[in-house]
Amino acid sequence: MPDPVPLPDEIALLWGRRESARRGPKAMLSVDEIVRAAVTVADADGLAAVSMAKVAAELGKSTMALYRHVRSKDELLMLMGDAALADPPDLSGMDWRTGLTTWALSILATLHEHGWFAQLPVNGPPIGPNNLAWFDSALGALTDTPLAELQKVGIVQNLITFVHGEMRLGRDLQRSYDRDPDRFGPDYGRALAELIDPVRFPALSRVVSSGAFSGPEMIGQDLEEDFRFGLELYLDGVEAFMRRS
Amino acid sequence: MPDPVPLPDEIALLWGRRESARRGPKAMLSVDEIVRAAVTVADADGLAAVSMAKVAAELGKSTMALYRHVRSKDELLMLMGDAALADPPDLSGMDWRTGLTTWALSILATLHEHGWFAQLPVNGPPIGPNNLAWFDSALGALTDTPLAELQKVGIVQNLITFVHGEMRLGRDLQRSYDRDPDRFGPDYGRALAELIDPVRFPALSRVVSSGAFSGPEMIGQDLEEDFRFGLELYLDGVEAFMRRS
DNA sequence: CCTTCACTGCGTATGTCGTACGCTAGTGAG
DNA sequence: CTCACTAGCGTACGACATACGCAGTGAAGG
Repeated sequence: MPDPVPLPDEIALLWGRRESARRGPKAMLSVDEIVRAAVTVADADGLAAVSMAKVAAELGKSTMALYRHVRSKDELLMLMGDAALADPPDLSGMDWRTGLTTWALSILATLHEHGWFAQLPVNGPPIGPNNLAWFDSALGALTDTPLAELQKVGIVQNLITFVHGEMRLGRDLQRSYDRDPDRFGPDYGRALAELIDPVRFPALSRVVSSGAFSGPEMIGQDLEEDFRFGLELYLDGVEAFMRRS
Repeated sequence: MPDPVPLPDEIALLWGRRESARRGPKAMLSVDEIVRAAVTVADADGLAAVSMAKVAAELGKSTMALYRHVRSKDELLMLMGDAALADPPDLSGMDWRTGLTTWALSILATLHEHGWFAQLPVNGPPIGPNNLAWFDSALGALTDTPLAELQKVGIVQNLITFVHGEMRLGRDLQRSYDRDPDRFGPDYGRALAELIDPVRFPALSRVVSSGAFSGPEMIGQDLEEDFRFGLELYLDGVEAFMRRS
């Protein structure tokens, strides 16, 4: 029998394998409960509202009690990042393209319920069980293609990159729109139009005067449509690449 | 003569058009200086180290002096976001594909010098002069193509989405690698390999056992190469779309 | 059974943060 | 000259993360 897994303890925590205590009083708190409470707070009031005090209050415990189960707030945020990802969709039976499309839209939908996800600090490669499950799911969609394993990884990783960009821009824009729709109103657009000097910004000016920017059409469903458009373009590229191979 | 631009004052600030005072002592501080100092602090010690106190200390002034020029820290962060973007590259004379590739790599290079950019909160559509200059630059690369203006916007916006994803994942990974290379070392990989159950993660397991994940090859130049690969795929898709039109 | 002591939960304290408020002193319009 | 207005700043407050140490609990070892 080999050594019993010298897991870096951060990973052990992520996978629920931190050794539990053998002595002392029964724990009234668990890491799972804490993470769930933190997610609840974040869903309700945003990531900025997640403080150790608020999370503890949500559980009816004192602030410092959390530190027995979680080494720091950063660690809690890391756990939240994995917990936000529910199970990936079942892609079996789909061709690779339908599979990846379904996958991308699913992860966006999942993260739409946890709008704070995009604001989590990235402190290392995603390594939690749910994260890996999603990664596996996307790779699985490419199983029956003639690509080399390394190429599959590259293609999926770029897809993830694209999705993260969408989260950062699209979702955050959506949130700021909900908070203050005036920023997207006609007053704003008109004020902006005066700033866009046709000499300094020729191409942009052409777009604006063509009427493409007159209203809040960069928001809401148009945003998802835009994402689908980009996704299609990317997958067209992947398809061409596969034919070339 | 029409009304003299009722600019939302946040935008006025961004464009350096906040009306200056007519009475009172000469200002010893300017918005520009403050933003420059904040960027200096962020470049040196990261975005988390940017506090009003530190920025003021950098300028040899007291904390509260900053608030005469900047309404809040959020406003300062917004200004930093625009200031981080230097001038876009000159793409004239390039075909659209070379132009967009140059553009994407340039913006990544620019933001590499300001690694904190990806962590700035997104509070609205990018609207600062430098931001618009980059947007205009990318649109300009598509001038001589047969696309409709709205399609150009969509293509550029998706490219921006992709670049933002790269910033979030790639650059932050790079940073965390620099801080703690052990997290990418062989110990880590071996520990991870034990967690990847072939039944639960079939596709991922296949990749790992094919040796694609043995080392820190997702980092550094391989990361940029990966980005280029994804960019090529996307642009292939754009090219096909243009032929179809 | 009793002792031991690792462990949980929590109260207190420290240092940092953003920023509201009001003061002082300098300035230019009247 | 006057004085409304302004820049910079000192103080204060509430929120935050978290180090530290204490008190009580209950399984392990005798």
